[in-house]
Formats: sequence, structure tokens, C-alpha cells
Amino acid sequence: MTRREPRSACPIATTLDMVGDRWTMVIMRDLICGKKRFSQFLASPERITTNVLTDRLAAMEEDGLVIRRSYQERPKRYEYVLTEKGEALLPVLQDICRWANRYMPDTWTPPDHFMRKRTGGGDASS
Amino acid sequence: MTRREPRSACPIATTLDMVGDRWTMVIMRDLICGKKRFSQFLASPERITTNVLTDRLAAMEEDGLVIRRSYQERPKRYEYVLTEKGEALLPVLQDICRWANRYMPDTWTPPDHFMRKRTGGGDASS
DNA sequence: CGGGATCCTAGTGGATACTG
DNA sequence: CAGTATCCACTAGGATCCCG
Repeated sequence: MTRREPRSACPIATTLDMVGDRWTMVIMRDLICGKKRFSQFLASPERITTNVLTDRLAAMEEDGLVIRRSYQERPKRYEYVLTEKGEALLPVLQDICRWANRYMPDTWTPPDHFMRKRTGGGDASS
Repeated sequence: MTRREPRSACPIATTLDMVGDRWTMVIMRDLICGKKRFSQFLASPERITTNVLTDRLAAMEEDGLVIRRSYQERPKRYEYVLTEKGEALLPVLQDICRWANRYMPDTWTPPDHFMRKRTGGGDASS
């Protein structure tokens, strides 16, 4: 498993040191619509390999972004779900989509229910 | 100079293929408050090296995220500024800051004028 | 099905010295 | 000042095969 140490106390640099690698945010995208299994990630169009997927999921679990549930079945089954901390990154993903749809015309427009979705703890200030 | 080809037509994956490396968003952070010179980036706490900085700035210029202005002086002087396309990523940086300040307590709180700043073309729909 | 074990590449980053 | 030019190290990421 591979994680990065924060380079500074800057919120942007620190966040990027956690989720700013080549795959973490793509995995989170797959998890927005709910739980997913190992083989379902592999089916995404970006074609992540088993090796990297294992590595990223383990790091994300340790960082508290996802939870891995195991079921006692035959053959064994696992499911990955976003934690609240992970879900709270949804606005970032939505902003990225808006930006891409404006400046990179060859990208899909995400489904409406994704762009309208709201995460639980908006801003608890005051 | 190093750029990545998009892995898919997904807006998230495509955007990450452009700005999702270890340095691009950190450089953009430095540019939010206005123009910067080469040596000013080097002074940031994350300690980027000249080699990597040159590489990233060139890629960002080719991607239309920054403009490099040169002045005919002695010694020669250059300035880097965000384009409108680059500035439009500001909401992403702000969301990242909000997220970090909530879930990664050891990070700074950015100055208020940064979090309140708005980019020109909000959403021109309807 | 959900990985682990291996081995390998190439992208990323770093140190140092030099130049227009 | 603002880079180039080398050379080098590390590791994220990939290919392939194997296993409980």
C-alpha cells in the first residue's frame, strides 16, 4: 500500500497528497452511486489493474475514505463504500465536472442526479 | 515537458489527467492571488525544484491554464498569470480547502478573501 | 471472486553545474 | 534571473501468473 506524507500544512497540498494520485478520485467517482465490488471497479473504462486497485483501496481505507465490508459467503464477497469523510469530497468532484464540461468539450455530461446530489454536512458554521 | 493523454471521456478522469499530478494545483494556488515569477514559486513551502517547475509551467501553458509574459529588461524577467480557464478551477481549490479544514485539522485556514473570491463565468445557463 | 506475488517500466522528482 | 543540461533515485503504476 502506498501513501504520501504531507509536504506542508497547506490544505490544498495536504489534500492532494492524500487523494491527488492518478486513481483515487476515479475510484471515488465509481463509489458515488453506492457500494461497489472489486470486479466492478475493474470494469470501468479507465481499466485500472488489480494491482493498483488493491493498493489504492487499502490506502483509502487507512485514510478513512472508504470502508471495506466482508460477507461470509462462498465464494467470499466484499463491498466498498464511501465513508462520510469520503462522501464529503463530492463537491470537489462536481466542480471538476462543471469545469470539464465547459473547457473540455469531449467529456460526458454527468447525470443530473449526480450533479444535484448533496452531502450530509454542508457547512455547520455558526 | 510532460503531459498525459486522457484515459477516457469521463470529465473527472480527463481533468485529473491534466491537473491531477503532484504539482499543478499547488502552482495554481500560488497564482490565485495574482501573477508570480519563477523564483517566487521556488520560495513556496513545498519546495519544488527548478526542473519540475519548468516542466509543469510549460505543460500548464500548453494546456491553456497559464500565460507566460516576458518583459524586455536586463536581466530578463518573466511573469506567470492564470488564464480564465485556469481561474475557473478556483471553486475546486476552495472546496478542497473546506474539506481539508474539516477533516485534516493540521492544515491552515486560508484567508477569507480567498474563500470568498468568485470566478468570472459562474454558470451562464438559461 | 478477490486478490497476492513478481517482475518490470516509466514517470516523477532531485542534485548539481552551467548558460543567455 | 530564469532557466538548461545531465545524471540519478525512487516509486507509482502496469503485465502476468498464481492462489485460497
